[in-house]
Amino acid sequence: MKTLKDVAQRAGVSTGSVSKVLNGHPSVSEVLKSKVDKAIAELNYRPNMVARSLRTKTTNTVAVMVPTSNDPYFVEFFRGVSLALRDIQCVPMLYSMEFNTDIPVNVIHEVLMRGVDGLIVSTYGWEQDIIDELFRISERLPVVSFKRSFPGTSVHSVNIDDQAGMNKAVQHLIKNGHRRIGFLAAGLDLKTGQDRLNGYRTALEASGIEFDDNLVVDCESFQIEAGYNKVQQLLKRYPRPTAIVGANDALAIGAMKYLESRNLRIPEEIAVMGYDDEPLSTLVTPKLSSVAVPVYEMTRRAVQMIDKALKGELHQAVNEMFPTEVIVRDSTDFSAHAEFEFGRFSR
Amino acid sequence: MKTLKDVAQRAGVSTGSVSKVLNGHPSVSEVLKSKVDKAIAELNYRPNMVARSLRTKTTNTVAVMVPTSNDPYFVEFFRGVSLALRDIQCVPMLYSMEFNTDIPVNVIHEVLMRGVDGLIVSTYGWEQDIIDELFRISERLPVVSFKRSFPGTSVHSVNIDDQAGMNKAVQHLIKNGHRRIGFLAAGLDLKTGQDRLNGYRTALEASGIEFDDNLVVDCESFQIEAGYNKVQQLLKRYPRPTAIVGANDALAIGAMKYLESRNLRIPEEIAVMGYDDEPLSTLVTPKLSSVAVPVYEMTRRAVQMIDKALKGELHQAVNEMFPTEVIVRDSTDFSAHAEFEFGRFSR
DNA sequence: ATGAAAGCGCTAACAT
DNA sequence: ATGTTAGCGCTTTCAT
Repeated sequence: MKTLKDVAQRAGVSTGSVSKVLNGHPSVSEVLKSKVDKAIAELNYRPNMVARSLRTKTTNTVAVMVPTSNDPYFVEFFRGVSLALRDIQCVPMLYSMEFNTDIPVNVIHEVLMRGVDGLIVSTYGWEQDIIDELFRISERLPVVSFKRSFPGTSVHSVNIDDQAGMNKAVQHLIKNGHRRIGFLAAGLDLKTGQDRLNGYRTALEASGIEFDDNLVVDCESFQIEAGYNKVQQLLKRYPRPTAIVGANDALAIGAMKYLESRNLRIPEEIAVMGYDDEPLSTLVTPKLSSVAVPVYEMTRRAVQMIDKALKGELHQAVNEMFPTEVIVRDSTDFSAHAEFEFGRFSR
Repeated sequence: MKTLKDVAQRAGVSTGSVSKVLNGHPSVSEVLKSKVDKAIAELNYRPNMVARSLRTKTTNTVAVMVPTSNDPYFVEFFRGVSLALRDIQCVPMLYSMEFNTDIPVNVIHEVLMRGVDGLIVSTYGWEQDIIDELFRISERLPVVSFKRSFPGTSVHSVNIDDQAGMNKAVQHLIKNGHRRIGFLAAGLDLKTGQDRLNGYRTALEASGIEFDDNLVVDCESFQIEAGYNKVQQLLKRYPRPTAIVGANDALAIGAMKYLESRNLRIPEEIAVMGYDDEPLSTLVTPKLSSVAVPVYEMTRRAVQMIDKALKGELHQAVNEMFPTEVIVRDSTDFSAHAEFEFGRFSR
């Protein structure tokens, strides 16, 4: 591999000059630049980023930590992050925890050792001690938290208003005439889980419908299987609910699959609503109504925050909220779409 | 940030000794080790990987290049790669092309500049000039190609036998009594696309069914929408096919969605079969029969190849084939499953 | 078994 | 405008 020194020799100039040309330093003459460019081309020289990083203490890498990559949700996440990072000449280092609880704290240290410039992280499922570690690290490099904010700390965030989002979802059902609405809750130990439940509750109360404990069941997980199992409790209530809302799409889909197995028609006998609008919501039958979260835009903004922080343009933690949108499909409104809607899968 | 020099000073030893302790060098006395360990703990020292990389010329990073991350297929891919790389103390640098054709060649150079130790790549959709670049780079570091092999080059590969896989899929349909079987082809400019078509053809011929050009339509893309549109041509054939096979799941699902819109019952009036067994195949109604590809195992093997190559244990390119498995579900066999099958989504 | 010292490839003062 | 030089933090001969 050719080095900068080789280039300098071939061009008959000093290494410092080559470096200046490489970095577009203002005071380089045209003639010097052309000599160096020529030598670079002839030698097919490429700078060694590791050596540069050692000097400049910046690596042009950003660590991206997710609890798992086995979630369709992160498909969009990776796409946005990859693209946005490329625009600022950075590359993502992927740290996928796969719910392996001993990993995060090691990773946090590794991130420091590797000298990444920033960190974008989804702390879903993290324990407090790891969060504390995150606060510590955020003093040393920009950290953006995804879908969870830590007010009063130096951790930035891109977030959505889950309570408002779920409120809108339930409003939609109420507008369609439902008054007995079951709720498949999850993540109640988390703000996001609580917010969704609160959104459900406030929507009911705003319409003068009394909140009924019996219509809420804690699924304890966000997985399809939990929705499938727990919806069975809701069906035993009397009068039976005419609509079911899931704290996320997977729970709603699990519920749908159970209703289907019982030959209950959706939405005629019972309507189902999801939350998050994952791509697969258009692929189940009937297509699932849901609440869309602008994941792609959020990732781009997260990268932008890192970039600004690195440029010293951020003097305090910023927490940005993104809007949600209710997407009405067949599972709550039989006449919603006559035509097949192509999902957001690329293939 | 503390450095190795700080540790040496505090422990009252030389930097070389600290380095030896850090790297588990054989000739270190117990007393030296304990002195150094103590200093490390007291200073909360962490080695600087960048500096180490500059010296050792190894970065403990592996570049992972995919054509797009917006594909449910890569969910499993990332999971396997992440986990396996972690086992060998490496971290993936994610290069997601997002079908941006000018990116790959730049990325190939960047990979070199960043000094990554290896490269795992899905060359789906790549032009020959970029492939050539890949061959060149494979002389300098281990490269493993995913689902595409390059015999006679130094590029390793993990691959599946698409022809055999598709052959088995069509055999399954024939065994169920089908003789007029439509094929939604795609990627015919690629070996993988050709192989799948050939598998279809050879299965027919082995059962004495004449291959009929009219029952094959080139979808020109692997996307749901193409399946939805192109299946319409197959339905116009006379006699109408009693089964449809997609070159991948998305095409099959697109076809299903069209059949559904025409109120054709699956599988009674027409059976549908996919290929790749993506997670969503269990979530559509009816559940889609498909051919499973061991993506997870393949990624782990890919990482293992990188590891072995790095250790100098691979003296020539290895190309490993993985087996496929026909997964029978409702879309080809009404009695396949009574119970709901939980998919492979984590939530 | 431990230490001294060179150097990986680059950048950034500082000097000219 | 260009060259000289020190040094980023670490590993690795080579001495001792």
